[in-house]
Amino acid sequence: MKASIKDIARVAGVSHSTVSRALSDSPVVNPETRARIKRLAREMGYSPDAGARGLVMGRTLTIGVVVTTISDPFIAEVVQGVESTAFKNGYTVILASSGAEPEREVAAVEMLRSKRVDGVIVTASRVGALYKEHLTRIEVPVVLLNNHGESGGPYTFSVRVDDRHGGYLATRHLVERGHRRIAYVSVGEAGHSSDRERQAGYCQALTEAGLPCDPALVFAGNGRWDGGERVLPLLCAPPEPPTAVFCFNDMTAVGLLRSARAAGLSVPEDLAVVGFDDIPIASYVVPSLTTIAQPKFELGEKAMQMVWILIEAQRETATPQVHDTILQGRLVVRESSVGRSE
Amino acid sequence: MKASIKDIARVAGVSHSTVSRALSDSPVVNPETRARIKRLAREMGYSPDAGARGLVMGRTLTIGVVVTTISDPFIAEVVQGVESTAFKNGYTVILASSGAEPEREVAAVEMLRSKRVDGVIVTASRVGALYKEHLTRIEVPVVLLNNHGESGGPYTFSVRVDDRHGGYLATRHLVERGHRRIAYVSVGEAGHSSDRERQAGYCQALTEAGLPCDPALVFAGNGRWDGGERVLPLLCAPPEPPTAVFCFNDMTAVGLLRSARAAGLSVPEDLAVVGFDDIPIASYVVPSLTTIAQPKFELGEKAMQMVWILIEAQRETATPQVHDTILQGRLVVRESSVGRSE
DNA sequence: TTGTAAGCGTTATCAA
DNA sequence: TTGATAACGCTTACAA
Repeated sequence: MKASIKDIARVAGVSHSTVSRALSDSPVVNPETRARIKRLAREMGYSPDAGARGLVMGRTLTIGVVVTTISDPFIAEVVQGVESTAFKNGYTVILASSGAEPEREVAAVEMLRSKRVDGVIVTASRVGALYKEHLTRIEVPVVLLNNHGESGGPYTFSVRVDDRHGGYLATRHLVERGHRRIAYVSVGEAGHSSDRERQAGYCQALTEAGLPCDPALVFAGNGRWDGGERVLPLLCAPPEPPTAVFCFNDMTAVGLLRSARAAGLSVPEDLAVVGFDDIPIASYVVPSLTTIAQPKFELGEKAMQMVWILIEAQRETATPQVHDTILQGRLVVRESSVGRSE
Repeated sequence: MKASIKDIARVAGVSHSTVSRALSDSPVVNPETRARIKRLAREMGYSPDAGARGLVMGRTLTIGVVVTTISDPFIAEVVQGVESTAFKNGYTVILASSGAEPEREVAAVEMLRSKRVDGVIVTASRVGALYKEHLTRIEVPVVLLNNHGESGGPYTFSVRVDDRHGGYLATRHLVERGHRRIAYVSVGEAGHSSDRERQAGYCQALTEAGLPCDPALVFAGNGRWDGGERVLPLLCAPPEPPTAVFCFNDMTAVGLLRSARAAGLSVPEDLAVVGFDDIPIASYVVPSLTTIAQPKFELGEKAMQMVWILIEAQRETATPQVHDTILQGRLVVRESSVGRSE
């Protein structure tokens, strides 16, 4: 069976507290006995019980990560960044996916609370009101990722990408390519803050170029590829249709590319397209998609570093030296805005 | 601060064991006190300590999932299936990514052992020798996913897709489309069992059609897109080049498509292409990719159900009524083997 | 129907 | 340098 600290103590002929000290390299224990105990521990296949340790230590070295679904490639990469950084710091990641259902979100948070995680990272999703209440009740540091909700308690902060600047970069790129009529395909959901910000950046670039922010050039997608697909006919309807379009995200842009192809439009000659996110698909579609790359892994990395700092601060009941972090996206120019020949 | 069972007991004027019983719906406790205690628990924001419970119960209701990287979309979907099924059964998922580095693999398993997970699911990776030893030492049920390693201990089983049949389906499809010279692009790694099996299915379909299994038609890729890209010139070299090709996986096929396009070959007219996996990209490339779809979510689901059965069996020290499970892939016909016009 | 007491595997305090 | 002993929060005989 599983060897405990007491089993080792019995075999070694010492008390279990000596074993505990030896294994945690306490300086007071005799070097020889320490060595003997360590050898014994290895031989007996000893593995410390994290649960028992957590009970007495008041920390579990575990953090919870709440996602809508891990099968979203964007989220997956972020989680990879979290997990990898957590591992380096001796932390373990518990995964909780909510499926975007309020019920499951609450259950997930409750579960994490029971597991006594030392901190929580919440990716995406619009942290519902109900959900948020539970989130604060958990009484551990919370880091919101790409979420524009106001920071809640004293140990709640956020890490996100600069949506406004990203929108600006994407649009300025199109302006620089000579486009004058540039459309925006939104996520079509009121109060979606990333959407609002990206659109604001779009407007800023237009204004800066002396172009009007024409509401007639803003179309409603849904953030998924079918939304982009459906928007094309509307885009082409006006007597003087836009020559370029900036989409809320890559999936929307990919749908748009597909329907443009079906309609016999050539991209980028007839219509230049820029997306946002840089999901893996972006570089494989034809034409490959110009986009704003989010530093996904780094987002996860930063979020984990931040909870770590918050956890340490909380332990010492100190005011954490932390502030909301904003990372910059990067323009990745591909074929959909420039063409193969150029 | 965090309310414990004792805090509730104090307020309710009963002993902490009564509270414990009430909260776990023990039939012996007085209905009125039960109700009172439950209300109190809610008011005081009580959350049971999973660690403490695990300590006395000998089970943590937690399973560990070992992946190479969660940012692989294939793995992500599998993990989604695992997590979702786990959640339904009251289980929690601890994620451990190994990055395919032996060191980290071992550390990951050791960490899961410390957390006293009730079971482990290992996806992909060729379970190294060293790694495997640690895996058996963990003394809990292990389910190997898409891994052809022999089952280890009495509580180790596997869930996988039928690689051979998948290879057969893919190749038969090409035969039925009238192709006589059909190539295979392998993963180019000796002893890769999925590769071996898919190739065996390929041969079987050829033989069945009265065609030879010509080793000259087998080319070495590397399982990634650049491998597929590099293989094209070799493919075209012979005086009578193949008219169709079955690739070990989608990434290889996508690379092949890309270089075919660059070389001015039209797919499927000049060269029909079939992949394996059905990753998200497969339906977005141009032409879209015919492939063998692996039931990813279901693989995860089955794996979780299986560990669950094994855990129950182990608790009752019974011989588990379980056997290695093989799921069937499904041929998904798209443009790369049939063409848009047909 | 309830309370007392033991114990799960640790760490930590205090004496020796 | 080491050993008793208490404590963490919980479940579960055993007694009352």
